[in-house]
Amino acid sequence: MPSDEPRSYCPINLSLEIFGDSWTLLVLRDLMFAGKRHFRELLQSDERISSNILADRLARLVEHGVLTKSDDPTHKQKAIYSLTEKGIALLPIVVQIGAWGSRWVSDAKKLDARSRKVLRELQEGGPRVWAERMEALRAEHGA
Amino acid sequence: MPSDEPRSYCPINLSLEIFGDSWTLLVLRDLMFAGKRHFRELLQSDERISSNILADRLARLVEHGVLTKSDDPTHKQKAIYSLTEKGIALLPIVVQIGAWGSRWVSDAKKLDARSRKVLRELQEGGPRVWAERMEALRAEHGA
DNA sequence: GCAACCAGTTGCATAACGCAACCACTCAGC
DNA sequence: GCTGAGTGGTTGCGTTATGCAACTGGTTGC
Repeated sequence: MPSDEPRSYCPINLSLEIFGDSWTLLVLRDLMFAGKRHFRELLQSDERISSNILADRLARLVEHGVLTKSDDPTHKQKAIYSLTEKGIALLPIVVQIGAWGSRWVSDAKKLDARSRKVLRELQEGGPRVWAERMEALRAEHGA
Repeated sequence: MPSDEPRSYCPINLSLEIFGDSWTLLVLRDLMFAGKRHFRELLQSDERISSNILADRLARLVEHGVLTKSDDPTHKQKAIYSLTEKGIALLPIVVQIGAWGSRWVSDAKKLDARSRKVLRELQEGGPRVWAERMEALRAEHGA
């Protein structure tokens, strides 16, 4: 069942009903740019997401086909979260949100040097570099 | 005072602390693409935002410098909300979110014909058309 | 004067969030 | 085997945000 009725059929609204909250895109950021794949890794973000919220968001993303969940062959207890093509397609949005924040929010000046470097490369490289990152994700996440 | 401490200085997080909820970007969408400028107009969206939430989001956006609020010279009771340059800079994000939704969320097929047309023009036109829309907003909103 | 319109505000029930503790299970080392 | 660290979560509970409806005080057009 495709969950319940959306508030409207505006594609912007439909998108926001999937990732329109303050945590979902941070989880995706970590999957896209921090190489995280496991629950415990995702729990370690700077923003200190709590485990119940993380569990909820991961389940929701799996339900919407943005992620898949599979077993780690090396450890029966481990789960691996992978981006689908639908999830990888969100990368440009995540990048642009980062670009806007770094350009327009003054606190972004306090970002540490290492993250700043990653950011600068993504912005200066433009869409070509995004596409490279997306291609790499397809390989890593077995899309 | 610049409000309280952010969860982190990641620019993505800083952005989401401003518009990372399911209503804010819908309000901006209506300012950008539906020509709405007054409280009552913004209240009329398909998603049926309630007036207390709308008031809260508008105040928050003004506080963050994304919008300005001014008096309508023709009507002492009317307030006009205008996008700042910082707000206009969010247009590419709004457009990309719409593009993702229309491409990846199946319900988006149910969109009405008129909205579909606006969407198609924005997508086929690419960044050049976005820039035109942004330029038009600068004129209309007196940035 | 009066109805319609304006931008919100208020009160209250429900849902979501945030925190901390806890759980069952697995794996590596001894 | 036993133990201790690591795995992906779950549970309880207090606080905050949301959603709904009614309401307010002022303005405008007729």
